[in-house]
Amino acid sequence: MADGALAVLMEDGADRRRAHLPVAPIPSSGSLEQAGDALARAAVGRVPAWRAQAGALMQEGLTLAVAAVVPSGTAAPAGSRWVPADRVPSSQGAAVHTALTMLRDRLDREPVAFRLLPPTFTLSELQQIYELLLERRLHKASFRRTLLAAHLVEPTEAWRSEGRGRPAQLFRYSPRRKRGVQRSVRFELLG
Amino acid sequence: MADGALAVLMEDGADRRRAHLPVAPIPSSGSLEQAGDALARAAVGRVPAWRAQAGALMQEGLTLAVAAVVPSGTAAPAGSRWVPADRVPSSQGAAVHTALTMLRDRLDREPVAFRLLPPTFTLSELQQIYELLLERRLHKASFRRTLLAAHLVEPTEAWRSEGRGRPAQLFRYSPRRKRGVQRSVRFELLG
DNA sequence: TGACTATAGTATCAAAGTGATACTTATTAC
DNA sequence: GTAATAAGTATCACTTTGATACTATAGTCA
Repeated sequence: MADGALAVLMEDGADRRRAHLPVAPIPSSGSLEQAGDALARAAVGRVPAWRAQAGALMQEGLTLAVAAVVPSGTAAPAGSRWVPADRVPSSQGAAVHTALTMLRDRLDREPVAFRLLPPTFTLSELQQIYELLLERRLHKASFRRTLLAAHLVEPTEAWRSEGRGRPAQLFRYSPRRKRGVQRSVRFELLG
Repeated sequence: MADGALAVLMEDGADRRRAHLPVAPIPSSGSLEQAGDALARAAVGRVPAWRAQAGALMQEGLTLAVAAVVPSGTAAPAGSRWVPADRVPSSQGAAVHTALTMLRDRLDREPVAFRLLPPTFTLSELQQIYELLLERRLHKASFRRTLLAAHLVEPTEAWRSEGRGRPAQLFRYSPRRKRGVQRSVRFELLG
């Protein structure tokens, strides 16, 4: 769902306006989580980095909506295309909007962004993921302070030189200790 | 769901340990919102002040969980009882916990608390609702400052004398203007 | 080589937000 | 009257936040 921009996987319909989100029948038994993963695996060939129930609605019978996120570069199988999130047909726009809202609400409590990155990463890479998912720019110094203060990441000894500019230090995800007050991580405004 | 303490409506089962949350069949047509309201009306005799889909799970077939909130004092019909939220049988505890978590997450974005009160109310009453739903004490001066700064409430000319102590000014809900940055309303710690 | 550019990371500061404490005001109970 | 109780306000220290500007280390190109 990321490649410099958010994209949504849609299956081709009769014409371009009738593309639809991937669907699968609701299983008569077994867990819905497994069914959601199975649908995602069929659609993009891998278990999603993050998945959540996004709601239920009556639309051609009872339909459960499941939101799933995979890293950029994941290939779309035949019959499917990645569609920029702002160009999803309006008929499916509400579902996508709901999914994105839910994703953003949980971004500061669940390790969504970290699962879209390799085990070690630079803080600039992490910030780009957050900016992509939240669709707004973040403040560099504030972003770093907040993540370190929350003990969400810890530095490694490694640095990576990525073309021009000063090399960046690599960090790893280090889940927050559960002790103490769980202050929510809130990123404000600007870049 | 409020009377000095949170309570959950449960229908009597074979014995006290088998009490269960109210259920209704999923309608084959029509909207799920209407079905949720119909279930609530059958269970407590009124449209809930707030309602949200809380998820779907496989449990005796496909089950949709719906969370609904009604003011304190709402009578429980025959065959049902209000059970303190911390004494719900563990078999249903997860569902209640999910519903409460969802409620708390949305408390600062949707006018839940205001619908549990009459059109005009004192800030102390409002604070009590918040404290009940969040299950923690809030700081008085901070609570007032935050609500007024967010333009969520506005004072009326009326005051109410409620037994002992200084009369309290009555406020009304005045939805926030959509202009400007939507700072989330966050209440911290202590009373 | 040296100037320029690009990116990572740091330092400093002003402004805003938050919570503790203590105070004032207005009412009922005695 | 005095005490008690609750609403509402004032003040202050501390923390959080975002802007600005700075330093550090690399590549690029003349």
